[in-house]
Amino acid sequence: MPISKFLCATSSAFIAKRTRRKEARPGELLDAALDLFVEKGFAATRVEEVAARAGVSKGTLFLYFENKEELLKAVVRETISGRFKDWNEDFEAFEGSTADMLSYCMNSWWEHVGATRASGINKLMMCEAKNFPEIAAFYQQEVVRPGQALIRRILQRGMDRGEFRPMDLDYAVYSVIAPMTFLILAQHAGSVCVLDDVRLNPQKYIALQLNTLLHGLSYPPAAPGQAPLKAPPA
Amino acid sequence: MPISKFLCATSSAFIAKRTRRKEARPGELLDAALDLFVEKGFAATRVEEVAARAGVSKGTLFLYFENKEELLKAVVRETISGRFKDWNEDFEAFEGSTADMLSYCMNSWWEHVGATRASGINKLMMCEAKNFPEIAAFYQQEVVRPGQALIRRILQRGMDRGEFRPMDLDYAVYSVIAPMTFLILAQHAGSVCVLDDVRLNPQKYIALQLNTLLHGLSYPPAAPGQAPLKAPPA
Amino acid sequence: MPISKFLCATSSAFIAKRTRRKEARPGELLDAALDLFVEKGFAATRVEEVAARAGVSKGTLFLYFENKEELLKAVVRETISGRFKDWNEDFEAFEGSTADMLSYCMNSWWEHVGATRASGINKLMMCEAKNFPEIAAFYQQEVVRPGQALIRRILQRGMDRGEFRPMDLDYAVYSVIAPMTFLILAQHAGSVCVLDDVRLNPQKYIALQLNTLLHGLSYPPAAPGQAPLKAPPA
Amino acid sequence: MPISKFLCATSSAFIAKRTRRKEARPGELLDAALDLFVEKGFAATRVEEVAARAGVSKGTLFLYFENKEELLKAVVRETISGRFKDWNEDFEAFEGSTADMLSYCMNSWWEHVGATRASGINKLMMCEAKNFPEIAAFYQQEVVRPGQALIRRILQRGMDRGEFRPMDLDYAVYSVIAPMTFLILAQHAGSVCVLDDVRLNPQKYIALQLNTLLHGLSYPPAAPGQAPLKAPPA
DNA sequence: GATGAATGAGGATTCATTCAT
DNA sequence: CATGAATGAATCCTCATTCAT
Repeated sequence: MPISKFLCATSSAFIAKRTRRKEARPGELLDAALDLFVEKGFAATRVEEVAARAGVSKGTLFLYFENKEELLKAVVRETISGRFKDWNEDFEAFEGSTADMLSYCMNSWWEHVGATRASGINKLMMCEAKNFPEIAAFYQQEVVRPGQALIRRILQRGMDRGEFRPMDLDYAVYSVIAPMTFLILAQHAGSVCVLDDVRLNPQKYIALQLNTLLHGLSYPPAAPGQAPLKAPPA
Repeated sequence: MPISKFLCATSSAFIAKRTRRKEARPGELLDAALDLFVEKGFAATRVEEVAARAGVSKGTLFLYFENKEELLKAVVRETISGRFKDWNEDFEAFEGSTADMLSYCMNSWWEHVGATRASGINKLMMCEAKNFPEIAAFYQQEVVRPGQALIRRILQRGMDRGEFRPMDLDYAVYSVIAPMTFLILAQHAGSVCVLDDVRLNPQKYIALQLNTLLHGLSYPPAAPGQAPLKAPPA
Repeated sequence: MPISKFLCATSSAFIAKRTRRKEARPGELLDAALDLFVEKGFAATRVEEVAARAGVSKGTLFLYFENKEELLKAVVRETISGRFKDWNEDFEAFEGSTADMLSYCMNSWWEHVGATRASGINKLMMCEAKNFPEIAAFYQQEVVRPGQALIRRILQRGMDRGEFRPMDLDYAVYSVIAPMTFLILAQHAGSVCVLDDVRLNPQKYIALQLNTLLHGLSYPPAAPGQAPLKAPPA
Repeated sequence: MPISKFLCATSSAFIAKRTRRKEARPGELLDAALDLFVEKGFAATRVEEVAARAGVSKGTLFLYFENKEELLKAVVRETISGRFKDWNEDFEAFEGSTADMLSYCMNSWWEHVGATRASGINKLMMCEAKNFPEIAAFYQQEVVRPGQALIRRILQRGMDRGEFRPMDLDYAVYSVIAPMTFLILAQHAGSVCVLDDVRLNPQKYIALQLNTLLHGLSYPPAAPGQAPLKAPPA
């Protein structure tokens, strides 16, 4: 499916006009569809809107996608595919503390997923999972499962190297996933997650969540015969 | 435990001012609507389905709600109203460690919100926020803001009493909110959040998240002149 | 399916207006659909036209028929069903010559089928057979097969009683069917079958076809030792 | 046999006045269109299908035919034109009995029309007559009228020569036309005309219909003072 | 109040037709 | 000439909403 290669073509690149159109169409339509599906939901998005945003007519959309649902599938498929393949390899070679590794992971995720339009897919899938179980299953296979696997490997490494306490990985993964998921929702659901009067800085958010994640909110218990680290109550 | 009475407050109890008899019907409609809106989204839910699930005819629904959007507003309004007003007071009197307080808060939330149909509202709002900004604003005012305020007070208490490290509350609240939000999504979006082959136990999830939240993943640094607590690498 | 009982209700009977509507709807729609499908063909008929001719709106049609194709099926089913059941019995008791029987059969057919709107079904089926094989199969089972069976019984009776020459019934049936089929087509396809300047009288047509069918175009051969019946060439 | 050359006349031979090269294409399109119009009806046939079957692109079709309706007109015009002009002359010279002449006529028709793709035109016209009255009128002028004229001349010859009984030609023509029309319909509407479990042999069909047509189903009446020809009832 | 038949605006989809290449 | 991408009017069908009973 040659569609993927056009996905990156942003609308900012204007070439000939007609020469380029045929080849760019599917990508432009997928871009438009992703935006609108994320913004308004699948059912509330009209195909004509998608077409209009991609700068084509209603009929053109159906030249490339059999129907609205196939368009959704294509959006998910194209936005997702092949994301984790190289990412895993990226972590094979990592040297340094596992805390750094986790930090690198979260920041890199933000850069390559969270801050891009791909982040919308996560929100979209959460909203539409019940309506499109097959797509949700595909998403689990392609994104959730490899994502969790990657995080488990990092946490396992931390335990293996004596950096992290022992933990139940089935649950611990969510300590990493939940804040990232929330960050995406904060972007896409806005005022339902964060207060309108406090702007959230993603980098700072990630740094602080990571810090809490690693060291906890509480002061560590005092070692025997030591004065506690914690400050005395005011 | 006075919290429960507000959390369980069904819509019939809330609008008790009017005739109780004819208000039984709207309650059933709101219940049905909440379930379906959460399951399928607002646009994909047909009012006829809502009516059918409530055991009445399509026409009857419009006797109580001007239109579909008003039904949504009513669902949100009735399901959340008055939740947090008194919850705050509940915590005024709390004695004991702030860690216990946080634990009590999260478990109580689970019992009275997370595990009930009310939990769907959160998911619903996240999905529909963009389409219904006024409702989202209302939700922020009624739920997000008091919820965050409550959590901030707890965290502040921890700092004040020397139990918690200093922290930026604007960001720290999300360390508590994110895992709870994720738990709700895991319930309602299923396979998009959690693996189909690993069943999540909510109580265990909360306990483990809380533990990590309080103490972090890492071993605490060794006090000077002390052997580190952490286990030696295998 | 109670539809059939309304089928006979012609639009000439106007009662209450709203009281009667609900019950009469399907019948009126089937009437309108039959007319239009016969006149314009299935594909060229718009459901809105059907609805309009039945005096209702587009949406109402879909209250009674799942979609356009189901409407067609219903038209065929309702117009056809149970036509041959009693007809067969009608012929059990017949006394008199088989020629008379055939005459009675053809004239009765004209009266009860050919001259009624039911005749359109035949034309409709011929045009749409290829597009709707299942309906065509149903039609064959319900109309063609019992119709042929009836005619075969008559012809067989003629042979059994020594009135008719021996014949191959598999082919002889068409000597009866073809002229009747043609009469229907002449009605519905007009100028493609008959000349615009010659009006065809159905009764006369049937009488003359029957006469030729029974006695042939030719003069019978002269009995030995007899002068031939045929007239000498002019 | 000079008849055949007119009946086989493909469209390329007919419009030989223009350049033969570029007219090869329209011929293929007309062939494809005829097949599809007959099979599915005019409205249900997509021009793209026609083009595809002719091995050209959709656009090419519109190079040769202004629109879909003009294509239909051309199909009818090209397939039938000039058929009967010379057929009539062919029969001028015929010597032999009129029964033989009729037999020759029907068999020749089968060979050159009924058994060819041209036969579909009849079915097509019957289905679409109401939607395209001008084309139907053209068809009447070009096919129905000369066809009937030919048959009338044959029947008239039979009467003139004392072979056939006196008859009303306005009706008698249909004794010849109806079985032929039915044969075409049996080909094109299949199960709506003939039973699926009885295969019809066209030659046999024509022979038997002709026999019945000439001599009738009944035994001829006994000449006075003669034993009747008919067999005694069993 | 309650019903459910009826409505018709709205949205998905098709397909004849155009036109730049 | 030929193509096939693009168009948008036309059509099927849905569903929120109305309203007579």
